Amino acid sequence: MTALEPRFDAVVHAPPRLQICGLLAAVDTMEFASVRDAVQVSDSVLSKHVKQLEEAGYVQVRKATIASRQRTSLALTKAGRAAFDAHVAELRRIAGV
Amino acid sequence: MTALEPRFDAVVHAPPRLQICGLLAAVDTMEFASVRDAVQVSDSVLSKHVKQLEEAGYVQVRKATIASRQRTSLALTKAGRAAFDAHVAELRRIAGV
DNA sequence: AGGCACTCTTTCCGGCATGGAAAGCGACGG
DNA sequence: CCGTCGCTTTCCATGCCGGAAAGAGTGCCT
Repeated sequence: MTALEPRFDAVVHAPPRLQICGLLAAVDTMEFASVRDAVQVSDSVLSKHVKQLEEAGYVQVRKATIASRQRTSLALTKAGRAAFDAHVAELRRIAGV
Repeated sequence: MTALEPRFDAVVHAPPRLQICGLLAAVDTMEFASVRDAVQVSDSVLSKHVKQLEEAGYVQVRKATIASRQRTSLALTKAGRAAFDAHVAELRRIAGV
């Protein structure tokens, strides 16, 4: 295993985004609506946070028109997973766990 | 053991305060200056964050004039430790760890 | 074609948190 | 009485945040 360097990441740390990353870290892919419901935020708020994660290169947004419905699915990128893992490692360090 | 209820706490979550709580959780008591150096913030910023933690009832501030020097020592209160632990539990839940 | 619904996006806006700089302040020591 | 130490408080500029509402792309229905 590669040694993971604990590193605080403000983009990941904000509550809504931490949740989003946590969800995505567990499932490979998740749909916009599911994330919105899980995190319990409005469409606009989720959209804005996802955008930030996307711009940071942490989340990949895929839009597809499946079964005549627009579907936006989200997934952590490699960088996103790395950032999340590193951030969690840092939280662990801070928590002294 | 009492089941610890994971609970997100915004007061604890802010980066500087999370660090402060993490430090205090490990040592019972720590001096202002030491915390300031560990967290790497200015006096004023630390003072402001400590004040917030104090007002939340999470940190106890003791001032003493020892050896002709003013010493301010900080310590987590019971409530502070509970809040910190609960918050960490929540972070763990979010992180899926 | 036109209208409507669905699914996000973007804009607008007010409010709160944050940090740096600097002034304040109480307790000593000289 | 002045200067210093050790925080505290004030002032200020900036940025993030969420809610509401308007926008926009796509497909369905009549």
